[in-house]
Amino acid sequence: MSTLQVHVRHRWDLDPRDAVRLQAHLRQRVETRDRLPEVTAVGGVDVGFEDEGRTARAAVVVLSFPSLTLMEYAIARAPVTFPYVPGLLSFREIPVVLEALQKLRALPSLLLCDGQGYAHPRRLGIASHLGIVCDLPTVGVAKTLLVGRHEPVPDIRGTWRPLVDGGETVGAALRTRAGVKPVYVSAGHRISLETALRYVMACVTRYRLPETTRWAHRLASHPEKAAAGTE
DNA sequence: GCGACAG
DNA sequence: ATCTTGTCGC
Repeated sequence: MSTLQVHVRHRWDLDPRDAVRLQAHLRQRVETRDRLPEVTAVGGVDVGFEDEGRTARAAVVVLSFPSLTLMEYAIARAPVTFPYVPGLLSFREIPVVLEALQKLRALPSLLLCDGQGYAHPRRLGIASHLGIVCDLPTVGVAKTLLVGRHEPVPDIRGTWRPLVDGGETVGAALRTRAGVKPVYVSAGHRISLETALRYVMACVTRYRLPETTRWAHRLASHPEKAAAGTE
């Protein structure tokens, strides 16, 4: 079906040193202002591994918004060609994600990614990188911190505190649910932090992670088992 | 030099 | 990320 258009094409088989250089170049294209259509569908992306880490498996889901009903999903597998290096996650995971995205009948209005967006050493986490490559609005939702510090977040659902790095607010620690650790939200591409926070909360029901991430995670780590609860 | 370090 | 059962607490 491929409704996917790759707007920025570049090689992925780089060594860590060149990857860092490319990030410094691509970061200039990150848009932190709102430039998104009416959101009628939200997507979720996640990547899992098999074969002792030799094969990457990407799962992309599309949920209706704001009802959050599963509309469609796609899974893709590809050999792993880049090592896990903090700060260079996108070079390891985006290639397979692109393959999964091409299988969708229709792309979502907004994509929530597993990992950081702007809250990155060079301000180009996987969410931002993917957003630039596909020219799609994206948001970064990470379970743990990569960079930045923040004040304690009140244990009240929906509250957040700015994530500051190098004297700049790069994201937010958001309490999606009382009693659990906060998640780290940052702008990916074509969206502001404030708007990103609104959409993340709109995708959260009774768990710590947004439904998009939960669906994608299940499909990426237990494909057949998760697919069962789809029909 | 030392510690930190998304998934 | 991944290997894995029970267990503590609301």
